[in-house]
Amino acid sequence: MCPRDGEVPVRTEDPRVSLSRRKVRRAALDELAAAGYGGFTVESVAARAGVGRSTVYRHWPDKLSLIADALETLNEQPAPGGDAPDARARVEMLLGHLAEVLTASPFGTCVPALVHAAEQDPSVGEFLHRYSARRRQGLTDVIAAGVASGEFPAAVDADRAATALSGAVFYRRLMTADPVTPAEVPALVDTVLGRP
Amino acid sequence: MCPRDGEVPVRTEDPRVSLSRRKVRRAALDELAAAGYGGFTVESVAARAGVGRSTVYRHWPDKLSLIADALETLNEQPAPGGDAPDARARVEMLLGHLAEVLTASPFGTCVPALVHAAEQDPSVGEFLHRYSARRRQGLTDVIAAGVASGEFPAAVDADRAATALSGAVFYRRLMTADPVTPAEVPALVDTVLGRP
Amino acid sequence: MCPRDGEVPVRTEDPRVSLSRRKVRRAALDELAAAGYGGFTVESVAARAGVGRSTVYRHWPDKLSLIADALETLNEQPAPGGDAPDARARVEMLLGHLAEVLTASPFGTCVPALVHAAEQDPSVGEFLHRYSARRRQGLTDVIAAGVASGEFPAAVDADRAATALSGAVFYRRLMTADPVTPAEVPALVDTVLGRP
Amino acid sequence: MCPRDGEVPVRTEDPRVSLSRRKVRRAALDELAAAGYGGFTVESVAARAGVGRSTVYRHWPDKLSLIADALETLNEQPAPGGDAPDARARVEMLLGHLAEVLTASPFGTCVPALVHAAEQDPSVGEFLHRYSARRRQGLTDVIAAGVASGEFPAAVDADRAATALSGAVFYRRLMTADPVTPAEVPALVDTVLGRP
DNA sequence: CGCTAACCGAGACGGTACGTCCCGTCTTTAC
DNA sequence: GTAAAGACGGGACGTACCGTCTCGGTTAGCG
Repeated sequence: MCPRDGEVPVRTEDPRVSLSRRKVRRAALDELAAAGYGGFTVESVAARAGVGRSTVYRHWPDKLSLIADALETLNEQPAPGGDAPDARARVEMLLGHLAEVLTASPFGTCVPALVHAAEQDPSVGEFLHRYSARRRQGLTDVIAAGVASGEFPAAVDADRAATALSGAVFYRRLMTADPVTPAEVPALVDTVLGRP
Repeated sequence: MCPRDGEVPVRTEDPRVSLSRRKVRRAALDELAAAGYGGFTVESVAARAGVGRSTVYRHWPDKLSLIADALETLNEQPAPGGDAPDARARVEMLLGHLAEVLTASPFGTCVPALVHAAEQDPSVGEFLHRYSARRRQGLTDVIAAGVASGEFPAAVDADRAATALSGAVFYRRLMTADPVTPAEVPALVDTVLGRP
Repeated sequence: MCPRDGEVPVRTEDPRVSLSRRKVRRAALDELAAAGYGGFTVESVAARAGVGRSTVYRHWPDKLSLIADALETLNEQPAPGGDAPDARARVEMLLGHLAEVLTASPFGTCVPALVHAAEQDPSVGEFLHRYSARRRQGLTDVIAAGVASGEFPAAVDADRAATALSGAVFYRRLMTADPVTPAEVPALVDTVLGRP
Repeated sequence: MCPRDGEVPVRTEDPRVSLSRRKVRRAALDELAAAGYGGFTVESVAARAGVGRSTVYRHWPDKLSLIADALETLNEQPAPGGDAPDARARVEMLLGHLAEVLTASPFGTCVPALVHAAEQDPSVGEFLHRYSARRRQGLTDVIAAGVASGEFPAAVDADRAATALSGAVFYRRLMTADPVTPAEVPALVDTVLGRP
């Protein structure tokens, strides 16, 4: 009765559902980091989340969807390091943060798995690309600002420079045995953006 | 048993064995490229090779070893582009080749799988790192030569520059939807090594 | 709402409740006949009844209870064939009716399921036994009357004869591919009660 | 060597296979008797047989096929009681044996499950019908012999009498709470075949 | 040239994870 | 305040591969 008032017939989500979803998403990330993509088991995730296996399948059609969705959670970007005095310092901050994330955070642990999963599942790919694009954009902006302010050579192409810098960090993480450490960041920046 | 036989204790390999090995290795690469790491099945490889499943297990202890071993096959390095007139051209050749390999060759198709597998299996990791190290070394050498000859700025750190350049190409392949094309290589080189 | 109504402390059942019960019972029988015991699903019953699944569980503790209860509905006994002129004719009527029920009615379709369920669930067993006892009793009475009136041989044990006759009909339904047809009933009666 | 002689190239079955099959079939019967049709689980059967679950599915496509097949094993018929002096004694032996089988043997425990399963699965039905037909045939033959020898009334229809007798035993087992005991058999025979 | 040892295919085996289905319980929401 | 809707933990289903293991049959290469 008295159905007219309306305007927000939006189905408010069952709290049990959102709780389960949260718990499972969290557990999925932990599991992915801990066991890798190959060892990732729906059963383990459910156990880790303290949830029935069927609850997982109730909310995600399959393993990959769960992974892809769980990762969306990680989409919080780093502080753009806005408070640093000059462009070079801000670039170094962003790169240092990236280097740290790639080696120490759960996300970094997942990256190899994601790179692989992206090849199989378009939605994972889309996520990964969006994620890295956003990150790179932040870097590009700071570099562009530095170019504009004369801090970096006018010849620098901000986007390509950002790609080279990010690329170096990823490359060292994925293709070599020793990832970039924060201490190396300044030298790396020198290489691409010139010595100050 | 076979006491004095002298001087060639080296068991010459049964031709059936080497034939099987070759066929399986070949099939493994094709399968990896075609089905991806996730869809890679020993059964499919054996079928593709026209070989019994047990023959595969007779020669490799497990799936990963097979993959790792098959990839060693691909270890032929590109011509170091030695015939090019100047360092910049040689750098561009090497990078162009890398870009091409990463997008068009079977090896390129496998890289995401390898990156992931490397995290789980040290031997795959070792292979991958060795592979990329060898490649990068070629690039580093050419850059160093260019610095020595005055073609590149003296300030350039050859190894870091090589990492930035290779990294950019890998990054575009693994973390974005559009990999580097050969046409973009010169601009990329400009970014890291300065405009000529 | 409408709090003052008073005067009927006898909790008359909510009409919605009895409606639901009826609909579900009916649907349960249909479903049992249609899908068999194996395919019998609470979900299907609820759907068929146009009712929520939880409503079913509100009124019956579980699947078996629902089945057992629904079957009680079928407990209307056949007309005892009282208007027939002689005992033999009445016996033939009762057996003919049994043969028909076992092959054509929903109840007959359920009997195999019930026989099995009875083994697992005592309440189903009790129902089934009560049901067949009642039916057999009718037959026994008629036979006893026939014996008393001299229509059947004095040596006939009414109860055992009723068991043999009913048994034959059930046996043909459950253990062979061709159930008893009404046309065969007279010959069957001859076999057990003697030719007239 | 000397492969030409041939004429029986019949593939002799792998001993592992026949062993597994035997073990599983046996376990399936035990399980069916113990847990009933509803509680019958492939996992339990496999465990009981000391075999992997996948081994069961390797040899039978599904649960029902396994049950149906396992039952074929039981096809050994009872001794036809040929050594008894007269027809009546032989009839009583056969019926007594049936009563015993239905209450005490694993097969008897399975009958309710089978009756139900037969409704769903034609192959189970076929088995059940064949089984009971064979048994009934033995009884029919003995009765016919008794009629021929004048031991039973000439009016007796052997087949119908066998059906009534078997039916009574089954009926008491399936539709009442007290199955026929051996002690009751003579009276039952009297009822259908006349007092001696 | 024939024997013997190795290699081969075929495929059974015990496992483990998948994704589906349904059970019976419980909670949330709407009428 | 009852009913619907449906989430939940549990557990069996049948499928797909895994890596291990026996089988006979074939083939290479030594004697």
